[in-house]
Amino acid sequence: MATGASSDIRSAPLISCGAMNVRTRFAPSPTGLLHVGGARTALFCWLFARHHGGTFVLRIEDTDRERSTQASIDAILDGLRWLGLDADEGPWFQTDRLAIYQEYIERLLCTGRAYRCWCTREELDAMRDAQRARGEKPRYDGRCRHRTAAPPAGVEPVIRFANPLDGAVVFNDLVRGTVSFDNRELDDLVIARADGMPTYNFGVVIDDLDMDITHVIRGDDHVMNTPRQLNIIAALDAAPPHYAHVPMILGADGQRLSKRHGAVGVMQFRDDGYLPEALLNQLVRLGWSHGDQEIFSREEMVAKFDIEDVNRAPAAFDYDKLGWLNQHYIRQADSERLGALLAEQIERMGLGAPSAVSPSALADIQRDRARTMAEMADKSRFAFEEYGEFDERAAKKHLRPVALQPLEAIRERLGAVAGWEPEPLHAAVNECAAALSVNLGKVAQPLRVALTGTAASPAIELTLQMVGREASLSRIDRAIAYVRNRADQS
RNA sequence: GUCCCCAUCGUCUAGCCUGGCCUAGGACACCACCCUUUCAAGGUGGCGACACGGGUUCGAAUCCCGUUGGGGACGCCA
Repeated sequence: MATGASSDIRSAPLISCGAMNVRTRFAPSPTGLLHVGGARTALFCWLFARHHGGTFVLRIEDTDRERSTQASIDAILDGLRWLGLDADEGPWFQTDRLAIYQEYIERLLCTGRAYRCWCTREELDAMRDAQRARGEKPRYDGRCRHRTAAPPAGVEPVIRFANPLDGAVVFNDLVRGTVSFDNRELDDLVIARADGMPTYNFGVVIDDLDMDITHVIRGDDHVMNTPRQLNIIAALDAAPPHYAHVPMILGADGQRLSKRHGAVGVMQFRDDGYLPEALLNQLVRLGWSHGDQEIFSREEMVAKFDIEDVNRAPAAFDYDKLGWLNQHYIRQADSERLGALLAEQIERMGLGAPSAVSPSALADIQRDRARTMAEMADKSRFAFEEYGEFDERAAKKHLRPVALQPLEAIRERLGAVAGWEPEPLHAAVNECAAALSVNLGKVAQPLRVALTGTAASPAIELTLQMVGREASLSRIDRAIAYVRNRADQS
């Protein structure tokens, strides 16, 4: 009604994406797991491309041979696959494109927009220390720009970009608005290492240009790289893509996300029993919103996402909300799927023994009671194995002498029940309570403690079903013995 | 240290651009009650924020300045 009536007609968009073939890219460096920050960046890129009917490209920035690993590449690919963030192109690997970078480096060298630098590590360190000591921002002073002396023998030079000395770089960031940097704040960055490998700032520029990327959507930590990249693009006489810098994701404590915050890798969430759609929903709401809507299906995200609705402030990752979302999706997940997921968790917990009901039946019984699949498995332990000691408080409250009669009565009825199914089991418990003229709780609670060792479990007839006939009867016997024993001692 | 950015309930956010509809709305969490054979789920209600200080204006969460707080960037990492 009120919301439906509001006009959806926007004023002219910043960029006319309608006519343009939108191309976004996610360009992680394979030096670790796909963490939530990277996953959200990937999600935004994917969403933007899908929303505009464009193309989502995946590019692996593996030019740092020291730190790049195949294991990381696999981890990133696994994470993206799990989240369903499928790429339309790629993955491309920068190390497969070395010749391309080389070509552009030669070009910049020829046009005098790049130069060789023989400064040693020690020399650079000394320079930066001196600058810091003077209260200046450490930056390369361009001493090799016009070096006339012969280069030292045996030293392989790096290539530096000759950044403009004055003026400013101004660009319109799709989430931050107009951003301006004074060229004096920048310096002559290294674009090719001594071994010829391009550095990040050069590789991205060439690839984004070469791959016709129209919208560069990346983390906030790259804003300062943008003017440098824009200068290189200008030196190449090329047209720059649009930029959108999205805020970072902070840990629950408001601090930068790090290993201390637990689940660093996206796959850890799967192992912990989260559903990918829950993580996706959580991620999309960090820094982005659409009115008061909290739940977004993949299709809704695609339909409603736009980069101009993204925030500028960093957001903290909240596990409580993730848990709520996860439970929401668990509650509406397909039984078969949930059963398979539950079976994985059961396996993981070493609860291999077969149970009286199938994993999917178990999931249907427990779906309202768990925020994660791991929790669901844990809460279902009693269906797989005999519990140890009775929960102290539960036993004290429900396995008192007065429970003896109800337990014996229900033991007898259950022993005679035909068909160990919810209906007859429910009837048996009800009839038992009626015969004894007591509240249902007087029978159900002692029975529950007898079956599970605790005072909390699914509806009593379902609990009986989960435990199975044989185990149920023996556990009731155990509880009866416990109550008798306790009565004798007092 | 230098440069840049950010600032609404504990958390995610709506509102801010185009001041008045805001005694600031929603969600998570928390508390209470209802429902109930337990635990959940569900329902109802409650607690709870415009960081601070100055302006501008008839009127500011919304515009401007400053302060404070937080974050980011300063590599032959990405």
